[in-house]
Amino acid sequence: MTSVTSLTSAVHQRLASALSAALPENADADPLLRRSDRADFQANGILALAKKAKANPRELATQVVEHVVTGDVIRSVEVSGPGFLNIMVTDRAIMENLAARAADPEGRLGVPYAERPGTTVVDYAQPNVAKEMHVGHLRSAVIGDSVVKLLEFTGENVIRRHHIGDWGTQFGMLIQYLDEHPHELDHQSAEVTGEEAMSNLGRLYKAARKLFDSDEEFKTRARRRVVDLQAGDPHTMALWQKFVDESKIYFYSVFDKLDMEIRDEDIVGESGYNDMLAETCRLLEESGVAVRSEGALCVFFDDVKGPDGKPVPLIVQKSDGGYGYAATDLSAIRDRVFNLKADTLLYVVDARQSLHFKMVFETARRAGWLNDDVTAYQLAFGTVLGEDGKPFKTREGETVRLVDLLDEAIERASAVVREKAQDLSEEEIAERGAQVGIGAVKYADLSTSANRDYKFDLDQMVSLNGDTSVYLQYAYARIQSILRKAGEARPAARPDLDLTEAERALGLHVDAFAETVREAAAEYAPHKLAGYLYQLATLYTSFYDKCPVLKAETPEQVENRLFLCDITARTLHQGMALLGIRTPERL
RNA sequence: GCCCCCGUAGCUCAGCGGAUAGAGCAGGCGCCUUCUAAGCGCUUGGCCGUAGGUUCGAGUCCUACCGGGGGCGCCA
Repeated sequence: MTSVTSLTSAVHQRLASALSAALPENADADPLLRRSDRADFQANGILALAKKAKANPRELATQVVEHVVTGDVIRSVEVSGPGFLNIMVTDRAIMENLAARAADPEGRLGVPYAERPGTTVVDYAQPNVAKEMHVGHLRSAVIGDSVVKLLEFTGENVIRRHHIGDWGTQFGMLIQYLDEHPHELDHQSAEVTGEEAMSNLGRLYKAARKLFDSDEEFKTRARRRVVDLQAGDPHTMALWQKFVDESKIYFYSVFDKLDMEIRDEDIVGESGYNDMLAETCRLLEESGVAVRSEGALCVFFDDVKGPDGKPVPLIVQKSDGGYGYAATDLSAIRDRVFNLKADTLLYVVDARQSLHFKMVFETARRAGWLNDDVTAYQLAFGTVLGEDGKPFKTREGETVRLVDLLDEAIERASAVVREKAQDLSEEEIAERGAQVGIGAVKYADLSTSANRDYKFDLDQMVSLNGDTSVYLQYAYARIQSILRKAGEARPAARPDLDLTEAERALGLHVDAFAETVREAAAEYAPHKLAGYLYQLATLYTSFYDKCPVLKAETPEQVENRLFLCDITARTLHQGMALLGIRTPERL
């Protein structure tokens, strides 16, 4: 364990001791320590405590102040207002803390691992086979990727699952069509781009759909195919596999554009649970969790009713004997709990599926697959809206292709990079343009809370000023520029120096990185990290403006400020990495 | 009808029961012989949807209502 005790913890500890010394009967009281704009920290806990102990808050606060150990960490503590404590820490404590973070041999800035890490399965980035990816897929992918990284960084054992839509009745239609037109997915050359793969699939899908809707005999043959597929008929499976493989070429190209790692072994689609469906239904029916109703196998809930007031069930098995997606999701839970030994199941899924997951989770609880120790949670995200506040569509009313959106963002960012860059090659412009453009798209998504609807405004996110990813990338690039120009001078913490206001504010904020990461991971809330990083960049930019680094007054101050630059850069880099966003060395 | 989410500056959004509610964009005024102006400083702009309640203290918790979005038997 190489974690560094944060300044907050150090101050908290000293205040808690003082509190218990002043009020022994409330020894475990929380001082409620917060950052403050009136001091480095403020403690709010005394007010509630005074009420409880029937004491005068200000008098109690004064007593607590007398017991606070000052000097090493706390520089001063004073009573303020009705009974708050305002606390200032020493410049030395700030710099020593940062020095310890910089010296972390694991390079993780002294961020502690979770005390009791568990195993979390994160279900995210779930595209559908033979279908184009659109903006809805973007949110699940971007949010899920960041949550995975956050959890892994805290030491959680994370198992990624991409629950792709690779099963269901529409495959009967596709497979039958391919069987009758066997060369539709043939490749012109060995190397096929994702774009070509999707184009092939799209063309085939449309043709198959047209035939399905117009030709009754084809429709019948297609339905028979579904039966063959579920029965595992080898020829049918081989054709099905062609669709999956072709789609994967496309998926990988999109995720590559998103600068996101997707591993083959993490792709376990709906088909992966096919063998478990019958067993899942049997277990539910035998335990009485599910009952037959109108021919279907159903689970009922007291608080789920339809418009007519009648209870609406979760249908596990349809009246025709087929399995719906509830059966698949319930089987996936069994797999993740009993085979993967997960204790937390996280679903990064559209909020519109909340009722479905609520019912699925409740069913799993009744079946005993989930309980107080093994829990499931839907990280629900809102709908992507256009500038008009309606679901994001093109002017013609069609859903927007994800790749088009990403290309547009990259193109606009590249234009700015080219305009600003003095001596970059075309290759470098393309690379930076992608890093800036994709970063902008991701940051826009990750900087607001996931659960609300999300207004997609490319102009705003690629405007490249204000609260966007570029602001953070720019701050990072400026730091790197200084470090490159430092020459002989090396970054070195100088705890004996007095700090300016800008230096103190920056230092205190860098210290808060660990706590922010813990919170963002625990709450599956990347936007808290994004907010922290924006603030960090703001504080750095302010420092940059007020404090000359290379032209500081003394060599010691140059070293100290270089050190502040360096630790800020490392924090920015690490934080951005947890959001899945690159930090170019130059911009 | 029932359930879920949202309602904070003109717009897009933060805001863990704590002091004077914050950012960005947009608007106004300034700042590049000095480490990257994709930047910085100052400034205009708020009955935190409404009404009650809990609390020493409510944008935050509870209840009701209003407005917007979503969901609600065999699609996923």
